[in-house]
Amino acid sequence: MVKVRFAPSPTGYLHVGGARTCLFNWLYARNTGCKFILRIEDTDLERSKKEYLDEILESIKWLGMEWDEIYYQSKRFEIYHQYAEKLIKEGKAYRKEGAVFFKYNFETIEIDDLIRGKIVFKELPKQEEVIIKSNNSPAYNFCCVIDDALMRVNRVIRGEDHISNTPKQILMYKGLGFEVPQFAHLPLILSPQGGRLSKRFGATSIREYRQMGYLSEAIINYLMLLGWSPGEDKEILSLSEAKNIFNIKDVNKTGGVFSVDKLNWINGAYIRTKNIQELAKISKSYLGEDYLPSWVNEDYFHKVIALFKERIVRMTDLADSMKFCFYDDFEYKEETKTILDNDLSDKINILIENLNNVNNFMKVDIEAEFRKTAKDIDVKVRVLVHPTRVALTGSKNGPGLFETMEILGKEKVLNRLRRLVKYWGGENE
RNA sequence: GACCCCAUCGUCUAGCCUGGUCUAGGACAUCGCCCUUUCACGGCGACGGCGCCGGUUCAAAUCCGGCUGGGGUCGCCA
Repeated sequence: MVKVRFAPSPTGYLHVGGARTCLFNWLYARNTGCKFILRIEDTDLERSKKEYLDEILESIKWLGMEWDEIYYQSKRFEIYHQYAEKLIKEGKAYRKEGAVFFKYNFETIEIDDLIRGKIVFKELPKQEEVIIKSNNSPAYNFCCVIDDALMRVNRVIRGEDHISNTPKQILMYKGLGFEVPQFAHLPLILSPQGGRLSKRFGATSIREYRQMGYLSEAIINYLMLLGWSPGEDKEILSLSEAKNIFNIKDVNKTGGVFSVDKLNWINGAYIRTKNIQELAKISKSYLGEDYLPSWVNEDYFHKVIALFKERIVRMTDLADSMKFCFYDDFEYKEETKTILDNDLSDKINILIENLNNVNNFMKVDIEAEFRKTAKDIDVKVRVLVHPTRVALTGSKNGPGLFETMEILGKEKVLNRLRRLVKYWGGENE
């Protein structure tokens, strides 16, 4: 039985690096049919916080991954102490300065990494390693080895930053009489400046990405493309598609720079493939309780979402851009100044009159009347289009004008056009 | 500094293992053009890369060595 694990420490939130390590473990497990366990490395009682733990578990689930077993190291201190005693009795460890040290002899260590092939350490900087700290809590490398052995984790898939821990751990496996697992060290995710992700760039928690309007499918899709490629020039693929073709041997050795641009593109792509019901549902969680006026019904809301589906990158873009669909009191944006400077009251008044005569206020009829009006007063359609859009939306750009008009309805359209005429008349603002 | 990892367009990558089919393919970004009432979507196109030196070979992005460059680790943190 093969087992893999993801072992986060609840001393911080789950960020993209951790999420990617979790993802590759999950993909490996679901591809090979082995067990995927979650082990919470909370031996640092001081720094471990429930708040972080909650976020980690919530984010993993939100991203669409599920685990088969979960363990907490803080509940296993007794086990680690027993093994420390055993090593002391065998003369492989000793007490010093209130702590317990594991000692080892110089030895060339060879790792046969699933991703990198052979890694050879000819020497190690130290000849001993703390396994029980003087405050009596067990140390990382020790717990890690004991747990992986006891939990029968025989494929250790983790970040490249752990390569230098590996020889020490191998020595411990041997000292403890355990079988050494196979290792796979994943490349790191780098910031655009090179080097690690920082608080300033990218070391953002998954929860924050969610709050920024990213869809879980998009984050997962982006992360799997960082260091792995499904081949056949495929870019957009789901977790379940990926799990069918994932192979740890295809993972790259090179660190990858995290690109917000590409994440944005993928996010937009997923938004475009969502159906309206789904999108409407998701969007509500970004809007806040009091965003929608009470008169808005499902049908209207869905129509509005459909209007913006093609043009948003993140879910958070929605609130601002669709505001004019729910409220009348918007202001004309600064960007519309050049359009507003051109007083077309006479022409717009004719348009108002003509539109008022449209009985069936549907896109096709509106457009026909609109074009006819332009022709009658001998102007290009765009001459009327731009100010009309400003009148209806307050912006220079937005969704198709005629569908927007249909959705807003005759009354709102006419009122807003009249408001613009008043503005030109100097009665407003 | 010591130990270790890595090296294809600005970025993510395909190709490398099993040298020739690679005048190196795709995607993001950028820039054009088209579609069009604007924006977006979509379509088309452009720009742009095998870090360097040497070796092996009839032939090297692909194999070997060195150099350079980038990264990681060196906590009684995990």
